[in-house]
Amino acid sequence: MSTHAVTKSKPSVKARRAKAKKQRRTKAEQRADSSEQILDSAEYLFSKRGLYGVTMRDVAKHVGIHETLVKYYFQNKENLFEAVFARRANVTVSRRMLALEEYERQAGDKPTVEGALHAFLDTDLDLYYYGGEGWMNYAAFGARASNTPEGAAIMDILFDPVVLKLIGILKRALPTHPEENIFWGYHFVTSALMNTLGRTGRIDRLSGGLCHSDDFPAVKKLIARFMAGGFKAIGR
Amino acid sequence: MSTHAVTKSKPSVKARRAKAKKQRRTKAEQRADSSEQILDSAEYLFSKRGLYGVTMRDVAKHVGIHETLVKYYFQNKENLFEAVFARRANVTVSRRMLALEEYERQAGDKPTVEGALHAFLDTDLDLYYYGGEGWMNYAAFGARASNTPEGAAIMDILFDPVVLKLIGILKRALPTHPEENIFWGYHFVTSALMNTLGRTGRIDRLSGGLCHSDDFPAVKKLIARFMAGGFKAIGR
DNA sequence: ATTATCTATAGATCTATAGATAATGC
DNA sequence: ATTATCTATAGATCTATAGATAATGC
Repeated sequence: MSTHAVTKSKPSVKARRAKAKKQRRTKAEQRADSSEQILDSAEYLFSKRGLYGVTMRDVAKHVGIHETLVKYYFQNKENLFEAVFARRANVTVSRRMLALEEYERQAGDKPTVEGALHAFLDTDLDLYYYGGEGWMNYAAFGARASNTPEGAAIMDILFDPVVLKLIGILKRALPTHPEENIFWGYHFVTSALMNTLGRTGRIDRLSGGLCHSDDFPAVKKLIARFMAGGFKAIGR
Repeated sequence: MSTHAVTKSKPSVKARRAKAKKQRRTKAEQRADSSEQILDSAEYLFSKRGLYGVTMRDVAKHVGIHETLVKYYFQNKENLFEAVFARRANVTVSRRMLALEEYERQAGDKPTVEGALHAFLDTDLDLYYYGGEGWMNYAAFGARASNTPEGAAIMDILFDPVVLKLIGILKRALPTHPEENIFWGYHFVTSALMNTLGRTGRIDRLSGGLCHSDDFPAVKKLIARFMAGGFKAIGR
């Protein structure tokens, strides 16, 4: 801006960018690519600092693109937040839905709480744990959002189908349980799942290093069994 | 500022303030009072929008004092946040500590998981539910903070003593359980408690109005029993 | 011709600081 | 004399918008 020397250095930046990114991509590809990169960075940043702790500018910087592009693609921050939430929601919902349906078929008219919970919980824990860094970020993102008013409202829309499917099976597995108890039981289950996905490190410090926040396999070994035991204990 | 008419109206504001607030208070009283009011408003606002969703100015406006006073009393936002956390922490910790000690005495050498959990959980739920609006706000404040890195780190410092006390009793009640399982069990317990304290309204909508987020008595009737059933199920 | 990306800039908001005013404290 | 409260203001940061530039698309 100040000297023409600076101005002259610009082409090289653009050349780099062209070499690194373009290589004969269609506009549709470019758009998809930029959009995904923005979502990846937003997911990561929101997982660390929540909706209000991240600015559009933060996201742009993290991606390495110009500030105004984030707005160009997502209009405003709430929109971006919802887009992050929605992007992976279908995958987890349909995976769990399939697992529950598969379990129903296999269990016939004798579904158990533990069986249903294994299908519901293990499937999800595996997805996050073995799905790569992005999925791990999404887990923390969702967990952090889950106990905020804004986040919970979005979860209603995105996750209710699979949750109601689970609850349907639980009701058949526990026909004499009061209905409220089943809902409260689910409330305890999802609390444990969400707090696990959050990986705050608190359990690591509390246990003196015996347990690790990011050891989802360890949680997977216990959570369905634990929760099934819980449901068993609240029959009236 | 612009006309002297505006300037002249000032005394009446001050007169109102003087009438409403002062009435012969010492400076120490004034300081304590302002400080408490700021903490009350910050607690409420942080519970709704988290650390990053609230500005010092928001807090000042909510209290109805001048913007700079919040900084005058608490220096910066992180400090204010920690002060909110700390203000009520001792009350809940010492109440639960007493309840656990009382339970230990009464149970002698045969403590049960459910007994310990009743002491730990019911005591706290009662405090929030019957302690008035401020305590209910604190509950939501702590819940929201609990699955963030910043919040979890503060909870380590404030709540570890009573948590470790509980875990000590659980270990004695479950001498053959692997130690990790007890820590993971506690992780599930605190998840359920925190998510309950958050009162996001999700369970209300999910259950079609059958359950209510702010119905802590309903949770109290189930949570200790549920969790005790869970511990029982993860003996190996 | 359309659209992905960038430049420049205005306005709003937030934090931080220096210093004034008006109480309480001895 | 000390301190609670307020005034005024500077600088940083964030959002929002208009419009330029440089690609891809027919």
